Amino acid sequence: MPMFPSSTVENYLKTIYMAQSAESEGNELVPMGQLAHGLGVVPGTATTMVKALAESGLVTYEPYAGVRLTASGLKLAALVLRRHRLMELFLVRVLGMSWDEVHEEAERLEHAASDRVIDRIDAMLGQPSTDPHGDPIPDPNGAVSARDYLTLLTCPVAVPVVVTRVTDQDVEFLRFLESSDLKPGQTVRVEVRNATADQVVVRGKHDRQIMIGMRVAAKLQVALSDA
Amino acid sequence: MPMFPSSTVENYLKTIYMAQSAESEGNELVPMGQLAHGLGVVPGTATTMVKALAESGLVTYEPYAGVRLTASGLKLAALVLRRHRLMELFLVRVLGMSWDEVHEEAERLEHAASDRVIDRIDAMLGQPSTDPHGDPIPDPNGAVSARDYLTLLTCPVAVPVVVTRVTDQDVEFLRFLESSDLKPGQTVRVEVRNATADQVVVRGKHDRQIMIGMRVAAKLQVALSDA
DNA sequence: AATACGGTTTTGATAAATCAAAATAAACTA
DNA sequence: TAGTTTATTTTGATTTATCAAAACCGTATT
Repeated sequence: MPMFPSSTVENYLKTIYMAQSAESEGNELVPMGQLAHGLGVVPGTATTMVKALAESGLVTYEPYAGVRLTASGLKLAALVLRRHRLMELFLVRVLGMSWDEVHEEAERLEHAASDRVIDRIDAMLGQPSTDPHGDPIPDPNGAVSARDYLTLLTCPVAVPVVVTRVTDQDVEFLRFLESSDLKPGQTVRVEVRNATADQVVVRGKHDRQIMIGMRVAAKLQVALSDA
Repeated sequence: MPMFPSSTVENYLKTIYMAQSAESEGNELVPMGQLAHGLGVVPGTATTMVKALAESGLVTYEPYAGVRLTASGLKLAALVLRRHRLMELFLVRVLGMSWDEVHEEAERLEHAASDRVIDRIDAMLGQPSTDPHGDPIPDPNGAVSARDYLTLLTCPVAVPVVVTRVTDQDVEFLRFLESSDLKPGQTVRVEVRNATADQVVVRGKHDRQIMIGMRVAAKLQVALSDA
């Protein structure tokens, strides 16, 4: 309905987008419960809102099954993410903020910054392709370049890999990564992976040994090191 | 009532603040009509909102007379203005935007930027005392240094003065000033001031002669040139 | 003083976004 | 298959911010 999407609408689209692209295929239906949880609202609220979004052609809604973005919803969501991620990188690079605090900050600024501002930030940063967490930054048309898909859980063992992306924005978690030298850009090797014990042992900077659970290992995307 | 003031509340406080400080004394009551007009709402809306603000102790409200900020309302308003003006200066200095477009931009960003972000911007700009329009920037406690009070309408004739402040944010108006070389920082002299003809003749950069009406002359604050 | 007028306040409605809790559908289990 | 559990949808209220239009107050005018 509304010609200029409210920040609420932008947040719904963004959350659906991320839930969708967390799936392997990406064209899965996102269940209402998950959406509601991601937004911090009760399920009934999500149902009501999603029906309105379906009215405006931003999503397709299948009762009792879930919701999926349409082409126009997808584009809008990608542009919100573009604003969010450019803003995060800007806060880190230009204002010198720490990578664990910029997510919440960008969460509000993404709705207030116009395209004019965003484009200048984009230019100032040299059209970057990823934000401080390694998340890809969509281009001005909403297109995202396809990404790699190895994690500390799936990559080969004993081979050097570079952390490229962190798929969890929780402040505590990010601080833990920082203190464990597991930020994007860091080179590490998986030494042991033991499903039974739910543990992944990683050899990191200064030959430091870090042990993490498999749930966490899956949140750290990596690429084979060129070196 | 709400512990974290909504952007609506912030805008009411800001508008009352500016109307108040536009008065000579500054402790005048602001009439509802003026407030409503400044916010672009109907008078009834302003009345309702102001009664709520009075409930929360941010303003004192006298029915049929008007509204005035309390000490806490004053401080809050000043901090909103601080965010607004620092943001404007930042957009001009760091992102290289033009001075006529940053007002509307800051109008939205002022509600989304946290103190953390604002403080970094403040530091990066070297704790500036005025924004691109010459408006004073309140300090982190909401205190504003008292300002001069000469305008092109009241300053001595034939004496060089420096434009220090522009008290109108209208985009068209700002563009006009830009094209007439009357931006803050510019040195000019008033050559003729003729109340009957409603004209003020100014000699500006490159000996250029500019003629403006008295209404406009009053919007340009100046200081005697040190040179 | 009676009247008229401009500004202000009330009243009743509306839109957006939400919650709590009851009702319902789907999926699972025994 | 019948019953139970879980997820989803409905229903009815609530909050915030707004408008339109009727009612009202106070001051200025004759």
